[in-house]
Amino acid sequence: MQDHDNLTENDCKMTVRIKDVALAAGVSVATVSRALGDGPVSDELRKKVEAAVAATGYLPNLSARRLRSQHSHTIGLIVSDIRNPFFTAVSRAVEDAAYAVGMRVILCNTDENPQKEAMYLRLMQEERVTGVIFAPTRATAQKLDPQQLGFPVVLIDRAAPPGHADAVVLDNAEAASLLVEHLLAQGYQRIGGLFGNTSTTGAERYAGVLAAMQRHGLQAEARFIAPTPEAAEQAMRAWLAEPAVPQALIASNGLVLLGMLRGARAAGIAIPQQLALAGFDNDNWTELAGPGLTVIEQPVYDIGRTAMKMLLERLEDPARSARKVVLSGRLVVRGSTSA
Amino acid sequence: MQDHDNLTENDCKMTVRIKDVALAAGVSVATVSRALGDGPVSDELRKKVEAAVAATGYLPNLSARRLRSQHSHTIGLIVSDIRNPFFTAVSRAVEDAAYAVGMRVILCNTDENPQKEAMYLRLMQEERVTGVIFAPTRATAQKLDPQQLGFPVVLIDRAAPPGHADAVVLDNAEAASLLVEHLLAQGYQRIGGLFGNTSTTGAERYAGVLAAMQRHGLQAEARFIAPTPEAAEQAMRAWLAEPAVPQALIASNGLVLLGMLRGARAAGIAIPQQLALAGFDNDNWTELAGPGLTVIEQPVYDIGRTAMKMLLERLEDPARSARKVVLSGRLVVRGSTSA
DNA sequence: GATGGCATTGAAATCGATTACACAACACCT
DNA sequence: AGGTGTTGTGTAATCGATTTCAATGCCATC
Repeated sequence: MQDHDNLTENDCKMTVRIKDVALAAGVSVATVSRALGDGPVSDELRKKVEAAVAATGYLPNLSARRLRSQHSHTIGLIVSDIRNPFFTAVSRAVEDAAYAVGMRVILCNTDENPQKEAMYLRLMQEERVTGVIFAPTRATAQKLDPQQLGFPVVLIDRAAPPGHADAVVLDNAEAASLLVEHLLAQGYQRIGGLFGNTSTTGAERYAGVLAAMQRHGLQAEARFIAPTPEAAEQAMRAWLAEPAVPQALIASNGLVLLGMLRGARAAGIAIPQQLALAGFDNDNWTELAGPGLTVIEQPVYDIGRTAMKMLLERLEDPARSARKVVLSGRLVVRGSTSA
Repeated sequence: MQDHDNLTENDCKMTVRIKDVALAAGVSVATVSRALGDGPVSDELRKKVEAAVAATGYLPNLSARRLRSQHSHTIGLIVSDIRNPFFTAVSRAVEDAAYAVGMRVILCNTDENPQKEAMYLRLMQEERVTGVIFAPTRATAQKLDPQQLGFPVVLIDRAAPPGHADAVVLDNAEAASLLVEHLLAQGYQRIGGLFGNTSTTGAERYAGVLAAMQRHGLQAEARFIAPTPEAAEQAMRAWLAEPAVPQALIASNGLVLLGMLRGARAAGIAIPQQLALAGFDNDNWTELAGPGLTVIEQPVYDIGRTAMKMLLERLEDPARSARKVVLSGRLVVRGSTSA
């Protein structure tokens, strides 16, 4: 209840409120609010307000602004693990695009854990976020209902059942086909791979491999694992210890590829002499490891930027039907697949 | 939830406010608030409130909560670029620790740009964040005054003038010394390196190299560049085209090391036969590139976790004097430095 | 000179929560 | 029996902004 007449110095200790700016400028709080926003204010008063803001060192309280205006100017980015270089790159693109339109980004790591996914989705609701960009596990993608959540969702990397939500994905079948055709052209016939078992992505890439092989009357041997370097390395070691190993192996993403290469090294297998190796994600290291690894390069930055663009478009027109943007991967041929 | 009647009735379109919960439970809003928090509420009413929360599908509005309680439960993490694997790993640790104590993280990329740093620091003030973990450029570290900002700051990777702010850093001189001693033990005498020119880290690592060399009566040749793979590759190519190239080169961080390796490859230089190469940051790929790269491994996850811990301690005791936690790097010897 | 826009402005309501304060009910002391 | 806490509860104030609504002054028009 006590008045604070100490306008002596700027930020002694009290935080400056809009009321203080109004007092200093000799106008009403409404006018200050309008001058700071885009309301109709005369040039004269606008100048006064700007001077008062500078003099008092006023910084708006975003919580108050959000509460009253009902605009959080915040989006959520929910991925499995930011340390996956794919998501790292995507996140950078999303944040660039978000900050460019005055939005903040809340980043969440789910570790492919449906419980964490549910928890973070609820958090997003409590934050009253403007929208969410989300790479869900298969389990969550299935039961996801954007209508129920209260904010638009754009899926990345992994898609939901058609028509349910906007999505930006790679043409996984096409990309897998590119890889397989390349391997076949190099003379490899017996082809297999390790695929992630938590997302739809692993399944789609396997399906692409299978389809391409079948077009040539061949079969593919696939194994499904947790999409981590550790699981991939272990599976690779086990596989390489068996009698009949394929001539060429495919990794369903960058982390799996990393683990597979480690496993091959540990087993003393020479690449490509004893085994050809290829995979997804043109991470920095794939160019430099061994003879260079043949990979499918995803337009990572583009995926993030496009996801953000779709989110903004969805906000403009909430009613339009769900869209799926399918981007193409690029085959980068390196030494790991030269017979 | 198989109760269709309730579903259609309840969360049709209106957002549920605490007032609605109070109405549904037949208690006052204060009691609802206390039941959700840790206030004194009888078991009977607490049960009623919980039932009403479940029935109405109430989700608290965090903006309102933050405004009133004056606790944002949010911390800022300001780094140069999340795509730098060092910061990626740190960010994951920070977020794990933050969410574990019920705090959210706002991530900002500054691209080593002092203007962006200033902009994001102001944003943090407007968000009324609880605290900030910050990897500043040298320019900003110099003029940083945590008192003025209004929230505690913990610096990572790079330190400010002593006593100004809490910090978690690597013992750069010790680590650089480890590298140099190792190279000398391998018989290399003419040693040089590429160091980042924006942070104090590059300078400290150079100083460490210089000091170690001087202890053996030797000199070191250093060049300072923008800490990006592109700049490093270009500088490397230029250097390798000159007549007298050192026998061993050191990179001041993982990105620079990546660029240097690319430059060496482009110039057709064999490692370690024609040139030894070593650096900082035990990124995934360093183990797999060429003969394996000798590096200083930083305790990346530990750095992030410690930074968060220091921030929480500082919040408990704002008055205590600034602390600097110095962690040690570990030398990982690989093929790139075997003479 | 009265009337009707139009552009500004301020007072007050409002966003949705937490919390200070008052008060009732009840056990525990002298 | 009469203070004295202690607990649990409701009412109302409050956080700091935006936004509604009414009022003002000014100018052109009739």
